[in-house]
Amino acid sequence: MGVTIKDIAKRANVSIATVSRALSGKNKFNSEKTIKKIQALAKEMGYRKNTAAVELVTRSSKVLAVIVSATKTNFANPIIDGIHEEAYKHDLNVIISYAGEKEPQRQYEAIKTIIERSVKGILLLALDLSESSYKLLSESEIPYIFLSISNNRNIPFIASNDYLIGYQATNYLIGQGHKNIALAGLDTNSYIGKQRIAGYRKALIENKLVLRPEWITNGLFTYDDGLKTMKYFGKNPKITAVIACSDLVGLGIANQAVSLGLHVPTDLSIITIDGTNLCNLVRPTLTSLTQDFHQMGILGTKYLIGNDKNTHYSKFIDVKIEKRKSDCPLTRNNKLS
Amino acid sequence: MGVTIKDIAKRANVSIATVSRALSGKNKFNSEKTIKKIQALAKEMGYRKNTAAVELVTRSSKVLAVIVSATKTNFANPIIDGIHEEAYKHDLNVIISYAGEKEPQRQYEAIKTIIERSVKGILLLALDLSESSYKLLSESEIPYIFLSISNNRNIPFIASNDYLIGYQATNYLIGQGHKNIALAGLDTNSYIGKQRIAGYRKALIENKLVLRPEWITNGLFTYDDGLKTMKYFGKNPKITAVIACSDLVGLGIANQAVSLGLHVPTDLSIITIDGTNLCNLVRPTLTSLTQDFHQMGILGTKYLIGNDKNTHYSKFIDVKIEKRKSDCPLTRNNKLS
DNA sequence: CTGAAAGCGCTTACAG
DNA sequence: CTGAAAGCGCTTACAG
Repeated sequence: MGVTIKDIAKRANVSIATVSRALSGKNKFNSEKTIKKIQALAKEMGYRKNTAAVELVTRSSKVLAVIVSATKTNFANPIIDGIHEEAYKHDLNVIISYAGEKEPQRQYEAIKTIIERSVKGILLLALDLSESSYKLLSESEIPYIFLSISNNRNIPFIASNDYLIGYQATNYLIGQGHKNIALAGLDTNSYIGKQRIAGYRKALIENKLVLRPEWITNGLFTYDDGLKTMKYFGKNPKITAVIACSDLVGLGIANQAVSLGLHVPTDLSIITIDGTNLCNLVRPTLTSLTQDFHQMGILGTKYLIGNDKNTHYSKFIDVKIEKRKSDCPLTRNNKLS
Repeated sequence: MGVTIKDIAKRANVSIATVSRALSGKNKFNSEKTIKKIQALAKEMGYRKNTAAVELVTRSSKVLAVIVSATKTNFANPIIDGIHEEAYKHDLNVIISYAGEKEPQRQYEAIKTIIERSVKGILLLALDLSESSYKLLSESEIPYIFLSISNNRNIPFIASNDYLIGYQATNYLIGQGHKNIALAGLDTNSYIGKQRIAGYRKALIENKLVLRPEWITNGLFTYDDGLKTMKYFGKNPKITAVIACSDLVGLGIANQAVSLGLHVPTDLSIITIDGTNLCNLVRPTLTSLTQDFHQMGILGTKYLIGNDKNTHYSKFIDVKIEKRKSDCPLTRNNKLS
């Protein structure tokens, strides 16, 4: 086996307590000379701390757990980047587990495994937890927070306000003169979906426009949902603008629209929700209602670090509209207006 | 604190040894009745295993560590997916640490932290290790493997053969009739870069074409490198085809080419190296020399699981050309031919 | 089939 | 400033 503090203690002619102190920086009790000697010895002997032992005795660890829905979201990355960035500042490690959003069993296992370690906190990304998984989580006494998905159940989260997202995106297009506005690719049964629809409806009503259920297309925020949506709308869509509920949905719509012979934006304006880097990479670039995913990661991590376990903290993060090239004001040129 | 096996033992009127056995499935020694009783009790009392204690006593753990270069590669995801997929099958957890490729200090720390846990193995993604970091790693006695970057130093890896990549991509374009072929956006000082250049050169020479150093553009495989490359080639490029050393480079080149008024592929053919999903999403879709990143993750994980610590195993994974819409045979239409 | 006991490597009051 | 000792929660020969 490896070198232990016992080995070092023997060589240094001190007790293991002294070695432990010297090596973990609790130096107010040790003489500088001893410390130097021990540290040199540790290095020379190739000592490596046994984290398991430390965790066992201190009953805490320096790791943060992230549970991601296996459903590929292309915004998980900026969130995880934010988490890593903040975790690194505080000398914390990050464990990442995948849990299928639609696999309650795997979800449960993922949480269970995490809980069996004394992690400092748990970040749940884009995850819609089953009742039993949530119970397990909340009974663990480990602080946790949901990222990117809000709720109305007094469960801590950091997310965008999806009601506002629906509302602002719709208003933006209305402001461009559009009246026939679709809402595409969202999971209409999810909390997010319902909130966005509510905001969409509100904006329509305020502007005396009618919500047409057939202009809301159900989906799971995927590229294929975008393609399907546009195939369904067809080459002579009554709609002149669409709110895509993810960048991928927006891209699918744009690509399919072009395939159908439509021009984006003059025939069809698109605004996508999310605003990941993909929007800048494709042509035309996609106007987006941008969420600050990186910030979600940072704030979520900060919350867990400073968490006192009893404060149920939830926060909406501001979104902003980034104008790019996939939308334009409604003109005579639009197919139907 | 939480419930321990001691608490369960007391309630069940058995020894902690029995509880330990019953709970960890070493049941060949226990009576079924006792086992059932203990398991029921554990559940009822909300028992959760203390992983730190288990790791300490068994001197092993169920975690696999992944160290990723912080430099954003868009192929890290399929690799990590592959790792998770395989790890899940074997009931293993995955820790992910970021380490800057150009930050030796952070790299070193990342490895050190990982080594202080008794992880089952270490996967290094797209990482070019400094000498001291590598020393630390190799002295740890923990099995490790490099993914996506090969070497000629007897260090285990799973990667594509970059020499062949350069060779095949060049030959493919030559087969399309191109003679003025650029190689763009690669780190010419890296092992990967050198290998690709060597393959490129070889293909050119075999076809009696001259390698022009000014047609190789240096970079770090980024989108901006693609933009820059194309700005440098200008609107009347002598070259008629380019090998982009990543999908992002290829996309940058394509977008910039279009901005310059060139048509892709008739004015400029592009083949990109990597073949991530991005190639399917953009217009025109990008013909690619596709690497099987997912497979790298799976094979790397398998290797670590079955590893006997002494076998230095390295493997090249097959690549394939996926024809899409960003290239075409050289014709009179090409600006210069 | 089950229990007593040793021990994994470390930290931390406590005593000096 | 330093050491002896207890203990973190578990596993596993060993003995019965």
